Amino acid sequence: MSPRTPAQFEKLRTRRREQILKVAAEIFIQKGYHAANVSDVAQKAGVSQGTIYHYFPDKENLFLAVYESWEIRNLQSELRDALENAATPTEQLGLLAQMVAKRMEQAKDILPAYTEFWSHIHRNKAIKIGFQNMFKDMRGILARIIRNGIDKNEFVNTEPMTMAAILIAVFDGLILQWIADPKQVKWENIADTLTQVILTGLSANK
Amino acid sequence: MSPRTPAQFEKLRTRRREQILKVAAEIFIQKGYHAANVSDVAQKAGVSQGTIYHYFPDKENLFLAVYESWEIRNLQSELRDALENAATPTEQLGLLAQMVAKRMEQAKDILPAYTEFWSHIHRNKAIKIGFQNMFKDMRGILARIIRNGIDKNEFVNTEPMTMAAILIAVFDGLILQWIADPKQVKWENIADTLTQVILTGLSANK
Amino acid sequence: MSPRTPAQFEKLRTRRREQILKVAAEIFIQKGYHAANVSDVAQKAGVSQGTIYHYFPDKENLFLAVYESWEIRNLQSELRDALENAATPTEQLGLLAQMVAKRMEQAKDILPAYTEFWSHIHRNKAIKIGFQNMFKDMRGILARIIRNGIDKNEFVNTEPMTMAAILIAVFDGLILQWIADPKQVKWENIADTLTQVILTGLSANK
Amino acid sequence: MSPRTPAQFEKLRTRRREQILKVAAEIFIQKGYHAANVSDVAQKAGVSQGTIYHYFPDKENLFLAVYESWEIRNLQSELRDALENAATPTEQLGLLAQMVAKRMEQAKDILPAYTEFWSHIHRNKAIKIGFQNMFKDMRGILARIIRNGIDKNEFVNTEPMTMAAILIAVFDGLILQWIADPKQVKWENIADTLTQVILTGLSANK
DNA sequence: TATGAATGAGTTTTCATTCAT
DNA sequence: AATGAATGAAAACTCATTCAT
Repeated sequence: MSPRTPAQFEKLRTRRREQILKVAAEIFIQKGYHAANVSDVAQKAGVSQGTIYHYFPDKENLFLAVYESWEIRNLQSELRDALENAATPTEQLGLLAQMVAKRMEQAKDILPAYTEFWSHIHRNKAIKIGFQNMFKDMRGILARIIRNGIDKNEFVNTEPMTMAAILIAVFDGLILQWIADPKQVKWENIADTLTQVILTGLSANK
Repeated sequence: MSPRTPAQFEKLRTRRREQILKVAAEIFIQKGYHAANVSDVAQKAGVSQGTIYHYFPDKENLFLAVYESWEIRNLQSELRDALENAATPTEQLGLLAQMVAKRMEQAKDILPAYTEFWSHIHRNKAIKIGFQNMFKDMRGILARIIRNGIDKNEFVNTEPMTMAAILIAVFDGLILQWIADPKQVKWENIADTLTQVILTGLSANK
Repeated sequence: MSPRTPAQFEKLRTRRREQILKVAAEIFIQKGYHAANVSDVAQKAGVSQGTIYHYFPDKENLFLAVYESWEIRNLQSELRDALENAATPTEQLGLLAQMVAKRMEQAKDILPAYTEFWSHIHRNKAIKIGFQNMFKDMRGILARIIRNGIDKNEFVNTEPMTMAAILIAVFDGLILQWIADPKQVKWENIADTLTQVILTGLSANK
Repeated sequence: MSPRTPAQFEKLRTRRREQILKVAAEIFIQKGYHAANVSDVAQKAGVSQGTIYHYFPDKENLFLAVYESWEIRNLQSELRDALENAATPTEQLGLLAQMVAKRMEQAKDILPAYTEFWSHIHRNKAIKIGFQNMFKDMRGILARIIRNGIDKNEFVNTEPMTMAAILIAVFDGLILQWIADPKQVKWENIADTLTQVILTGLSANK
């Protein structure tokens, strides 16, 4: 009865939504939530402002959608892979450090988004929960490796959760230093140094 | 008409300025730069909006002044103290970890400010430079300890700067996790675990 | 391709039109002209927005069509009936009061529409004329009864038109009080009191 | 300390507020709530839009303020006066009819406001309550006169509240007819006819 | 110097209407 | 005829900043 089938409409909607979302991500990350205008997004996406509101109820939800699409691209899947592609906990941690560092090197364009989203932790419940879950998941994954290593006598006896938190912190903290001054953070050195120190310690007297 | 001496005036101005700054800090950190209104600050500081503009040229400079006053309270001085109050590089690092962790415990009220300032790194040159210098200073201080430790054969041979960056990163990253979910970060465990691992390594086979 | 005859098409159109009109009436009365959205009407009527515009040139004409369908259901026909079903002017007025009061009791769901349409008297010519004609007709009908009563010496000599206007006013005014506070207007008492007072007067000294 | 004293500011505020309110009343009544724009009000009042929002939190509250200032000018005080300036209930009612009719004649410019405010009864709680209270008060005042008349044997025994409601309704209903077609309502005839009929009844057979 | 009224540019949001399919 | 995506003009509201007093 309709000349465009519902499926056609659906496809149209999906395409447009993604088009808007992509542009919105760029602008939000470049300018920050408040300085970014819906009209900027509309213009750069080549649609009218009304169209934006056809796809997203308001600016905040557009931002949230950007956050969600960004969140998906995060590291958890990679962490899980590392678990499976290495035999011993020691190797697992080493591989992990390498992977994450390499990932950072590649993903330079999305790193600036971190500070933007971080700054919404206080103000946006969904984002807060997103970060809480992400951290929780990642700590869980790492803590399991560490506990496993302790059980197998590969690692000394530390609090696995605290240790996991520290490992995650290293990368987030480095992202911050990289954002402040990209030249000063050499991801290619990080993995090695980190592996060396974490696994064998700084101490030379063994 | 007024019996006030110029010096008294000056003192009055200073006091008022600090009064405004204190309130501005609270509001900026609580609401974020954009959501914070000059009128809010004025009201909470008990002055008129116009008065704010007698003390600060505009909102951005008010924010910058808040940033600067916040920056001062940061860790560098403490780091320097640690250098002097410990004999060996090993002890220095251990003391450092303890001090910083204890400091975090106390400074819970200013931690939320981190994300706000971080998010301005991209957008504000002064803040970017502030962070760059702070990171540079801290890396320098830590790198010197590490290099010293290597020279004294207390530490294995690592890239001091990279190692320094990692150490700093740990704390910034933990601040982030703490902000996302304070209950999940136990500062009191951090120092021990960190000292243990950094100094002796995770590896049990020594 | 379609086996539908023109007549069937016509019936379909009529049905759809009425369907839209019914829903539009509900929404316009519930929300008022401006707060009611064409998209609301479309959604609730189960058609697309575009379809509304196949049946009505624009929102104003849709509203007008609602007004017209509402106007038709009004009292004039009943008034005419009352004229025929009572013998004397006195009885006619009495019957009238009873009928109208009973009608109000039943028509509670359309009473809220009154204020909405009233408020368009200033702004919409068609509605203004509609009300003018309705009032004129009703005053005419009542004035004829009254004049008849005066001629037959059943009534004292009053200005029939003014008296007619007053009688009509009573009901409109009561509708308003009912809308403001339904519990405070007891339609079942109205007819009696009205008949008693209008016909015999409040004065006890006769 | 301030060159303008608080009292001066207060006077300024009051004056401006009234200036805005007056213009807003005109525009709201002329165009209706929705069709009236805040920018129209600002322009006609010779201030900026921002100034409007300096004095009223939003459009709705501006409208409400208009309603309240309009409500004050209503009839209750006059009704009370009538109570005191007439000796017997019969005279009281007669005087009342005269006063109200005369008032209508004078207040032609505010009558169009009625339909606008009426139409907000459903949508605005404050206005609903305003009307409820106004009707309640007026019914109370009239019912007391009527009850008094019954007690003194001046009036026949009717339900005072119902009778009061009817009397009030007459005027509201006539306002409506007047709004629809001013030429058709002759306020100068109303009082006489009303007094005659209400007090002595239409019936000629006494 | 302090005040707070006033500004007006800038932003988000809404929605009747159009139109390609 | 029917669909619903797209439009864009219009509207409410905000707020940093100015300035007369």
